[in-house]
Order: sequence, then structure tokens, then C-alpha cells
Amino acid sequence: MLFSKTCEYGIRAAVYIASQHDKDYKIGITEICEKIEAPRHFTAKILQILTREGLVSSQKGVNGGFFMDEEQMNRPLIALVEAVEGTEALSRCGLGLRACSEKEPCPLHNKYKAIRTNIASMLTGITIGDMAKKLQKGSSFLKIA
Amino acid sequence: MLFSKTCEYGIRAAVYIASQHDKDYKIGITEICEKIEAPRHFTAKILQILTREGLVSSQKGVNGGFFMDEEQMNRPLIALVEAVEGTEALSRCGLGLRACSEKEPCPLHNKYKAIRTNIASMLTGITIGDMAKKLQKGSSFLKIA
DNA sequence: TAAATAAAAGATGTTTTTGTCCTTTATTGC
DNA sequence: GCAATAAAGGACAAAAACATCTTTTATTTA
Repeated sequence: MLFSKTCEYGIRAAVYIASQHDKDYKIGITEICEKIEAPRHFTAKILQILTREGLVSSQKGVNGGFFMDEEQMNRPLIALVEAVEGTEALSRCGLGLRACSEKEPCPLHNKYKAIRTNIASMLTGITIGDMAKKLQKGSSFLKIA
Repeated sequence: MLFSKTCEYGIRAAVYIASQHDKDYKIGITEICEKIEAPRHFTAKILQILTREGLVSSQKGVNGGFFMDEEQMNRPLIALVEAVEGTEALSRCGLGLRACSEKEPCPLHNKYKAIRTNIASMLTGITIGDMAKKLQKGSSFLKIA
């Protein structure tokens, strides 16, 4: 509902990569997609975007793969969501009205604005690294079913 | 982001119908779609759903059209959203994990749960009639652009 | 330098969502 | 009863999202 599939896979992939940060090898797309149970080629495309945007690093060739440094792990989740969904996605009118504003609000404007603020603060208040840490601690999971 | 187009058009149509509640005639699909600037045939389909679910009333034939009674106007917005998106739409895991639960939470679970609660209370705390009233008062609008 | 490897890139295919069109059914007013 | 009207319903079409497959490019290591 809140995130597209693209965004879901992107978050799961990034969090998994971050969770392997202490490993001494880079993580291949095959391992990533097995672990997060996501479609391989589609997820590869999404990782291309994240790599292009600098949210994830990659290396081609033998022993290549994906990885993240400390700085990348410290990026808030909102950076990833905006990279994937576009920056305006989080500020659109709930009823799809371009004209919706403080001056000409839609009938849901004020309530929706509060929700948007909540969403933004959720996404700003957590980093990829934070999420990875939960995974490592075993206090959260990426299991599908 | 939060609502599908189907849902957006459905809300706008229902709110417009409700806002015409005091009129002595029923509202035709043509008028509705002009006023809410929504695609005519698509919106007609959505109104079929809302009518089937009893959220809106309709009458065929000469001088027929759509209308809502007091009881329908008092339905919370969440009833409409659930009719259109399905009842589970509002309770799915943010990262798309079926297994996500209190016992096996995804790394976003707790924060996302809070958002979902906010969304649910927004949708429960406002009725179609409330939204229509804002329109009538001129304190809010359904203008696209 | 050559072979192997793994991501990047581009083309293509499928499914879902969004949107249109045409026929049928119910209702009204004459 | 008949013509007109308006929603209901079904078939179809376009666009977007989701997903796959193949080729290219960069890198490593033997």
C-alpha cells in the first residue's frame, strides 16, 4: 500500500547488504535474492538504481558484488524511498489533486498532511544500518513466509 | 501513494454525491465526472462497486442517478477504502512480508505499525458527510488543477 | 594476456491497473 | 405500452508496474 514492489525489494536488498557489512566478501545478486526471496533480475535492476544513486556500492568481475560502507548505512530510509519512487511521491495530495494546497485544500488535506508528516518522520528517523542491526541482533527478520 | 486511482476517484465521487444531498434530483454520472474531473466510464465502474456495497444508492431510468441518504453519509471513509481496496489492504506489512508479525517482525514493523494506526484513525475519524460538508462550506475543494 | 566472473545495460514479455466502448436492464413519463 | 433515459454489466484497449532474458562491460586471477 505505502510502497511499490520496487521499493519493497529495494529496501529489503539494501538492508540485507548492510547486514553483511562485516563480511570480508562482496554480496552477489544471487545470494541477495535468495535471502530476501525477491525476483532476481528485477531486483538487479533496482540495485542498479540504488548503485547509480550512491546508496549502495558495487563491483564488477570476479569476487565482485554489492556492499555498503558506514556512510551508506547511515543514510536514512527516506533517501532510498525517494531514489526509487521520486522525491515528490511523499508530498502528493491524498485524493490526487494537483491544485491541493493550504489555500485550496482537498477535504482530506489536514488529516492527510498529518499522516504524511508521520510517514516522513518514520523514514527520516531510521537508517538502513539501523534496520540491518535489528536483523543481525535477531530481533527482526526478512522472511517472506 | 496511499490510495490507488480507483480509490481516489471513488472518494471524490462519493464526496461529491454527498455534497449534493440536499438537491431534489439524483446526480448523473456525467455531472459527477465533470465536477470531480475523473474519467467517466472508469468512475462509473467504481460507482457500481460502491453501489453494490451499499455505500452509495442509485436509480436507473429517467431522472435516475446517484444519491446518498443520511446513513450513507455517516459511513466513515474507511468503509469506502476497504470496499475498493479490500479489507486487508490496510494491514499488510510495509516490506511485503506475509510472515511479518509481532513474533517475526520486519525491520520496519514497529514504526510502520504506528503509521498504519494513524492511517486507520484518520479513515475512521472522518465520514463522507464530513468531507461533503467542508465542500459545501467552501473550506475545501475537489479541483484538480 | 586469456578465461572466468559479476554487475550494467538494453530488449522483451507478462500482469495489473487504469481507462473506454457497447450492449443490456430497469425505470420513468408520456 | 412505448420511447427515452440512466445505471449495470461485459468485452476490449492502453498504460504502468512487475518480471525475465540476453548481450555488453569491467574486473580479477591464473
